[in-house]
Amino acid sequence: MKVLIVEDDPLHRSYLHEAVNAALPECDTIIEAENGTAGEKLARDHKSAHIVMDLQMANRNGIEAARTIWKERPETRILFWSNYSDEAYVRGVSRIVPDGAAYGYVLKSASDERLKLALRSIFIESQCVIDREVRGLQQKSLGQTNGFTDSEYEILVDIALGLTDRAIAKRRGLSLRSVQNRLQQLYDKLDVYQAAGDDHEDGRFNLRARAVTVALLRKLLNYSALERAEAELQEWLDGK
Amino acid sequence: MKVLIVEDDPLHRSYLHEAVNAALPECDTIIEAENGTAGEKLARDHKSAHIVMDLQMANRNGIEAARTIWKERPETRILFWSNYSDEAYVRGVSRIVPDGAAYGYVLKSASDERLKLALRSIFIESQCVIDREVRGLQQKSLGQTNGFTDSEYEILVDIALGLTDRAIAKRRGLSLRSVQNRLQQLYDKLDVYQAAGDDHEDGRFNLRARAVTVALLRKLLNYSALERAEAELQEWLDGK
DNA sequence: CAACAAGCTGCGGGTTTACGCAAGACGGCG
DNA sequence: CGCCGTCTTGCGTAAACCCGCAGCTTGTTG
Repeated sequence: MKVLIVEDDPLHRSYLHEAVNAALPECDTIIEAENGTAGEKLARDHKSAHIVMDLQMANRNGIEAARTIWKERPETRILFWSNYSDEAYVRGVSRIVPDGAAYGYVLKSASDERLKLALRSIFIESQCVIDREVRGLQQKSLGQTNGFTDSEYEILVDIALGLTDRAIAKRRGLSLRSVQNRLQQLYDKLDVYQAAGDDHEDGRFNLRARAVTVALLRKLLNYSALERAEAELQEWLDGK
Repeated sequence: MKVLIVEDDPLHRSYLHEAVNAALPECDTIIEAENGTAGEKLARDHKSAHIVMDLQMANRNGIEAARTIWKERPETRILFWSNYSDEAYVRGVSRIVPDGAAYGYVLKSASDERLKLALRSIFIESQCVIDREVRGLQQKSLGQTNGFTDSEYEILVDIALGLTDRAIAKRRGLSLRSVQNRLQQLYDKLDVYQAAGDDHEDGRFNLRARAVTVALLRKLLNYSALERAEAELQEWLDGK
């Protein structure tokens, strides 16, 4: 059995190395990559079916890498080992995991024990292991209670990218007014109206810009999500 | 000699512990904190004059912590040890370092040697040690070439927070038109006009929102900077 | 099938943005 | 002192944005 580790931080990488050795005696080879690009290449070359990787990496982040790896080989088992449980990451991962694939999401703050257990569950038992905290977010994000619809999330991304209403309408195949409807819905859910009725005109916000910041502060968006969205946008722009 | 380590990642913390031990035989006590708040408290209680800390921490980030520590005791020597050299961080640090204070900024990607050298230089020789890469940014940011003026940066933050032109004018004591002037200047420097003249009205951007994203993508802003700015904003709002 | 909720769309209008134009204000500098 | 560049401000306009109102299309449910 072969395990591929994709992680940028050398200390974390060697920690993972040890953890894999300790948890999986049946593992005879460990290979390592220090960024997403290298990870993809190694995964392809070694046809590796067992990967543990970080989400936040400078060169090419874990979500991107996982997406292409899974595209080529959906049965690959991937354990994401991340510092954060931002809704943006959770949503990003959920979006790309193939049907029935075994994967895991464990926070770096978890104990050694937990990590090792997750390694065995996923790689040996083909069972999904999602950190409790992450699962909470997932539920919230899928169920509609206090969570965001896909269409709301979509429009959030669009304004975050800086598109005009018209551009969004064109991109998503909607009318101008519908786009604006969704925006209102979004503003509502993000509760961006704060401090509006204060006096008369004192501290009014620019809703559009405010929404983006609030989303960032709430970790609904993060750098990596923006980066991905920007890439998709450029693609769309090129394809006219 | 006593050294305080403030760092949230346990692996990095113990690595630092070892590095300090190896580099500074004259150090007899090492204390550790795992977030900014605890770091501030320990610094105060122990009157520690030698600190090495991370910038990105969940609870209270390094810049906040450093600011209050330096406020109480400007002669404290602080070595920032960070994963990133985002312009937002560099600018944030530059903004708070007291006149003539000895401090350092070393990236986590630096070699053991470099870290140890920096520890000695700062704590023993009271000499500033700034990572080459970081220094580059500093220069660019201070010199005006391709860099951003303080007033440009200021307005960038204001629109990122989602303030209206009017609100910004009130906050900064300017006329509406001046605010808009600065915005134009900002849009110019960020080069937000891309894809405007394309066909006729195809892919136009909402400049205000686009500017924020471009700034984020270029690391001119980051989560921590937004967080700080938001706190300042709330303060201002409360003080009517 | 009727009834109802949810989403899309057009119309209309009040506000905010983006920005050209031009008249001061201030600070160097020869 | 007069010239010049930078910064500020007011006026005015076209576009974009926010949003209430109301007519339509769907899918759901009793």
